[in-house]
Amino acid sequence: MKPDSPFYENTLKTLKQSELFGGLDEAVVQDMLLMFRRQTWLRKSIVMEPEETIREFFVIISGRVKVTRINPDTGKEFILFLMGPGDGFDVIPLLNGKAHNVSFVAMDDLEALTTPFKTIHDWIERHPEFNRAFLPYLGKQIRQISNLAFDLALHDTGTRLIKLFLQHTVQSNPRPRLNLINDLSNEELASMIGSVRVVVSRYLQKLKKEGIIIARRGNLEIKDLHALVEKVEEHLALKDRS
Amino acid sequence: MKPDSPFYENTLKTLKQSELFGGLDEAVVQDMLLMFRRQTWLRKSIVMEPEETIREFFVIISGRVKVTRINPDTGKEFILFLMGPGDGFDVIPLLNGKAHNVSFVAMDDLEALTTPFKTIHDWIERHPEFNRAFLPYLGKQIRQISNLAFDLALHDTGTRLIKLFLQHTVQSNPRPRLNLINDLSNEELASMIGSVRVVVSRYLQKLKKEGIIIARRGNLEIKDLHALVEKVEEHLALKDRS
DNA sequence: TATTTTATGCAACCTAAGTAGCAGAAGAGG
DNA sequence: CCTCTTCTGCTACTTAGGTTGCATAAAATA
Repeated sequence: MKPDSPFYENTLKTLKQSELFGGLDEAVVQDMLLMFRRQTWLRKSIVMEPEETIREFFVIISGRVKVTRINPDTGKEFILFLMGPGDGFDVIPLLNGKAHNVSFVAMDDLEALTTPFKTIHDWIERHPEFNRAFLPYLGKQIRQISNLAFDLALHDTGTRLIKLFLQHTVQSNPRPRLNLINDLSNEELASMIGSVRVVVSRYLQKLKKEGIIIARRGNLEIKDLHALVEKVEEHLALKDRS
Repeated sequence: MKPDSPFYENTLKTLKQSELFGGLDEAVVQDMLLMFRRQTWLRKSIVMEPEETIREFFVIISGRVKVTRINPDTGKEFILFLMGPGDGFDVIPLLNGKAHNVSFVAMDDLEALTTPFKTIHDWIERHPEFNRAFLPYLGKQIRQISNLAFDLALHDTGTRLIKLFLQHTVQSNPRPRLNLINDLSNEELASMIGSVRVVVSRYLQKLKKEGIIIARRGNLEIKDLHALVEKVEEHLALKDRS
């Protein structure tokens, strides 16, 4: 992407705010930007299939992407995680060159930068300051995925749902905001916690009746954050039959 | 560890066969070895608690280590993965400096090398050839953990048990060998797949009756690998009631 | 505005997987 | 050798979570 592109300013701004590039000198980011190509996708379109994961690296500028795998028998989908502006993917094939059995799907109209793996590899080798941002970013991802595995193995569905909310909660006024997941359908929430629509719906009803959340079609809000936290901490976790 | 140590030869040999150090020049490995200290633990003892994960890096020379987290309410344990000779830990705090909420427990009498994080960080910065082994090693771990999460979310317990066997199967004569997990108790197998003893026991009985495995106390063998693979692939996965 | 598509709420039902409890077998340790 | 501890097998029972199906509500599209 060249500096005379109409998207240049906005793209640069996003990169400077990102975890992966935010710590670098602006000149360095500008250098990198020259190597990237801007591309767009429509909402719900597939950005990348498993076989393609070893070719190019993507950095999201606007929109969200879900990383999913589907059980071919049951058709059940599981979302490994959601990514937003500033996130880069797919990091796993970048590390060891083998394809990753996941699909990347745009959840909104999407704008991203792409570049061949080789570019990133060169950067990792030649720019230790990039490595200093890249490794912690990796660490965050592994941590997130392993927490997901633990949750699936150790907690019931109700608890996992609440934890999902808490993970995406950011402080704001007058009430906390649900980052990235505030407009998801019950179906999609379910596939983020390894469950199904009906069950998520049941738990949401309960939380609504208790006045802890507000949920309308495509809009989820947390009304009583404190109560949510308590539910997880005391591990009553919707088990109370009061 | 100095070259005159009685353990030097054996340690060096293990490192040279490991994924993390195997690709390096012997001289480089010898350099690294100087920075490490040998330490031993008894079977079942705790190698590291969460708070300690940010201090030192470990490399296993002999014995196995399990990486676990326990649900404090139910007491249920989940084993994220098992590590053997040549494996290094904990890689996550190494990447972003924050403690990792897992415990490391020796499953056999254990022999390992330890060194402060700083040593490894220096190596990553100064020796690109080490990075070239380290990044793929990381990739393998993320991949493994994310597969674990997918399995938990998308497959039933029977399928997960079979997949666990298949993952640890190595070809050998006269029959395949179960690497790392051949002597685990039902209880431990259960905590590797996010289930409980009784359920694992049920499935094992079934597999035994079908003549697919041989299981005695503390000894698990695969008799009919082909049948196992079929069970997963056809997704009958113990669902057949024949 | 009318029509179609998609999301939600709810009820009735089913079942895999978990709890609890106990007896016997297999090892470990004295 | 005997004793104690740890595993395994099995039974009876409970339940969280899943399936199916349908009516209604809310958006999207024409």
